[in-house]
Amino acid sequence: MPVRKSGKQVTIVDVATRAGVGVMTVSRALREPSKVSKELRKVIDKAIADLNYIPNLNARALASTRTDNVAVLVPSLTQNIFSDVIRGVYDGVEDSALRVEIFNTRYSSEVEEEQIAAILRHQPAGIIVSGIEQTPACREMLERAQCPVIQVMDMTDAPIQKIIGFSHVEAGRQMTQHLIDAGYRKIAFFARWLNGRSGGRFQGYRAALETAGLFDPDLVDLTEGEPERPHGHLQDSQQISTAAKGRAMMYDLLDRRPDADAVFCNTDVLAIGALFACNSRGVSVPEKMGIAGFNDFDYMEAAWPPLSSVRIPRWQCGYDAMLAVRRQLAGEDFGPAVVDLGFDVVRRESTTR
Amino acid sequence: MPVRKSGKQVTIVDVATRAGVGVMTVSRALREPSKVSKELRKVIDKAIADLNYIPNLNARALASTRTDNVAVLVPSLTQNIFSDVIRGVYDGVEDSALRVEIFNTRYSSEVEEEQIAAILRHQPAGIIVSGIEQTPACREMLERAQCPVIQVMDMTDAPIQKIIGFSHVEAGRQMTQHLIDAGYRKIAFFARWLNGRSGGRFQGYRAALETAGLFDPDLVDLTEGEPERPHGHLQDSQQISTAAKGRAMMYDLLDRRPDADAVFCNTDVLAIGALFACNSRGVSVPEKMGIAGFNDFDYMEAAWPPLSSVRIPRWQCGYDAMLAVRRQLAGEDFGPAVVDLGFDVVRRESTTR
DNA sequence: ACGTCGCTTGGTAACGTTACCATGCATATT
DNA sequence: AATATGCATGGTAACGTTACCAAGCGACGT
Repeated sequence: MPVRKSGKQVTIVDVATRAGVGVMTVSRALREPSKVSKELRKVIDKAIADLNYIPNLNARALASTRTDNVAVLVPSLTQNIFSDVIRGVYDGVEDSALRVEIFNTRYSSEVEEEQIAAILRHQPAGIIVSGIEQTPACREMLERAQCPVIQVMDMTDAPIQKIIGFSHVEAGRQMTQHLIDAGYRKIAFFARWLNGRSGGRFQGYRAALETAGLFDPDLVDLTEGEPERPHGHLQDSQQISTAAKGRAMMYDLLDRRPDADAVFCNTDVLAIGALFACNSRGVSVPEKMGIAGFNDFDYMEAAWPPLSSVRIPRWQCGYDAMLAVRRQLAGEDFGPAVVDLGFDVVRRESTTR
Repeated sequence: MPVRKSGKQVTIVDVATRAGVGVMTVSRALREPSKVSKELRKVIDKAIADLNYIPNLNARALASTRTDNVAVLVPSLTQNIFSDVIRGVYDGVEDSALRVEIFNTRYSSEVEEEQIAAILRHQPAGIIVSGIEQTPACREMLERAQCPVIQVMDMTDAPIQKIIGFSHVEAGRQMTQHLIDAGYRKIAFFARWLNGRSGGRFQGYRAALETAGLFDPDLVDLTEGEPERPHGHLQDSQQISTAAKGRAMMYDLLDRRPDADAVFCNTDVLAIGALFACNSRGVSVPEKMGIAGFNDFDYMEAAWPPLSSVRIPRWQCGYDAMLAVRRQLAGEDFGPAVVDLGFDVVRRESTTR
């Protein structure tokens, strides 16, 4: 089993020697084949194949003072929200020479700071970062960055360079308004914990209810403010929203406040858990209990009854962010600094009575 | 908005000049602070802060002919299976200087090939790759790689260097045997499509039923052999298993084969969809229809009734793989080439009658 | 016949860091 | 007293590539 450094690497010089050409010609044949004559290209390709030459991208990056890596920072990979953003990013990078690098900050500012520092040391072609909650140090690093920086999945007037997203406050407000319009009056709120984005949804929920004179803090279940982070191990799927948690929250609500008639869950998976709790207790949805989620994953429509949710432009955020990176790298205008993609309140049976 | 190359970069030479020391001392202060005297360290740190120096990792990688990047290739990010593997990898990398790079092959061999080639050009510290289905070209590249290569989440006698996983065939067999033991006789199989791993589960299912003399090909619903890949866009969450698909498959089964009494779903999310279908048709689970899934995500236990599934060591695969990489890099023995972590058949109400 | 243009090709100096070896100096060993 | 040892420090040559400029050469216009 080879471990390291088994002799010299095959370099571009070896290829050039074997092909009987200069190194620059090989270099060009690799990157701009159109600038090399057909015959030489053939000879060079053969030499490359014979020697099993692998270009060293570290050397290339050093010599050309840039790389083809676009870094994408997301707070979680176990929540499909950001998986879809990433999918958009990958779809957006196709037919370009760029490469995508995913970084998982795990909802930790310290980790995010370290990662951004490490990314910058690699001279990335672009950076796509989730949300607007960067620490001052992160923000400073990103402002100083010599490459396109796109924020996604949130909204602000003052992006670092450009933001593509939507307003969580407004999304929370509109879904809550839908519940009010549907005739619900004692509307609870379930969340595992609040960060900038989920906190925005809560703000919107609260604002809508206060306007209607219906806000009741006792109906808000945030479990604990911030998730515990047991020694060493950071945020993981056991600590964030789970169906089991949603079920437990609904059991608790049914016990504590039998008068509650609806719940706005901060996440779809909590809503699914709440639905199962109602199923097992024989509480009819939507008659006795309205249930709404957030994200509109595919299982919301498939559930019985189908669950209302807020559809957000996850894929589009990733896709548009990557296109913006590409446009700026190409020297084209990359459009307005603030792009609000909006969202859809999807009304289904679970909130229709 | 800065675009590129705004003047010279701050280099280690600038720092050395400013601190009044040699470049090597700065280099050492950065990587092995213990080998530099306290006083100089202080002066150097100040110079670094003053100049806002950012070490160029591309240059470092070139000079030292290695990097600290461990590449992790997974076929999907929208399926939590691999998210958990990745979480294990991240937990395993803590307290080391290594960095994790995630690559999404999207179930495409061509993409995987390109990515492996690109990864090797960067001289990674290690590679963790999902499954054993690499193309011959991939396999050759990985065998030639000058770094630890760990395969995870499957099983074979002939790993590239080392494999950490479990047997999908055996898992499929045991869950099917559990259904037989529970008294079910007409056991259907739902899958969206079959790859090496899901195909293994199907093999196990078939073997168990054939042994019991119960196999009925008409009860197997594989939708279509391979998912379509519409122009340009690769595999995405809309094409793989979804709850809506599981629901549709169950509706179809109930219509076509009213005598079917159980289903083994290749994925938990299909099982959830099947459950919703039964809910909406008033088919009682587990009495009229047993339902089992695969993966044992948290919502299986939270469902009503709780759904049986196969718990697989997702996190452990990632964690152990990263530890194996670290051990080999440290020059320690990295244990047996084949590590079978096993799995658990989790029996819940949905298959208990 | 002579310059000029466009195209292909190649020599060489960066790029910013680390590996390797050398030096100087204080302390320990004989 | 002479020599060996250990530690902190620094000079310089790689590392493998690309940027920059120069040169060769046929074709074309005057």
